[in-house]
Amino acid sequence: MNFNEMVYDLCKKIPKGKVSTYGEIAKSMNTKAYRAVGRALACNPYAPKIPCHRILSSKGELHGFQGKKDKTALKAKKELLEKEGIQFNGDLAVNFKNVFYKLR
DNA sequence: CCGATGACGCGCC
DNA sequence: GGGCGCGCCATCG
Repeated sequence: MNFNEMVYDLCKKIPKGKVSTYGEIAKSMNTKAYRAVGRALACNPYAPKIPCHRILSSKGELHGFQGKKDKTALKAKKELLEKEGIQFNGDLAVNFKNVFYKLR
């Protein structure tokens, strides 16, 4: 079980309509490698298999998607989340607190 | 082995 | 509130 394997596993644990943060993922793994988490997701080889789009920043904002920060990708990510019942105000999740899934 | 980088986070200005 | 810098850990060159 490598680092990214754990990250992916945690992503899969996030129920539909909920989101989480890089920090929480790191905490769940009992580590502070926030960046390593993001890196793992950026390399996400399990594209649709892993709901990496449910991972937002600590403030509930969209950051990247498919390994890039293009607003196009972010838009797709946003659409995806909205389809799951998560509303967005720009790149910020409006009901972030409500949809936030606390791991661990 | 060392240096640089990254889908981050947080404190400070 | 926006912008800047430093710190975090893991991976890559």
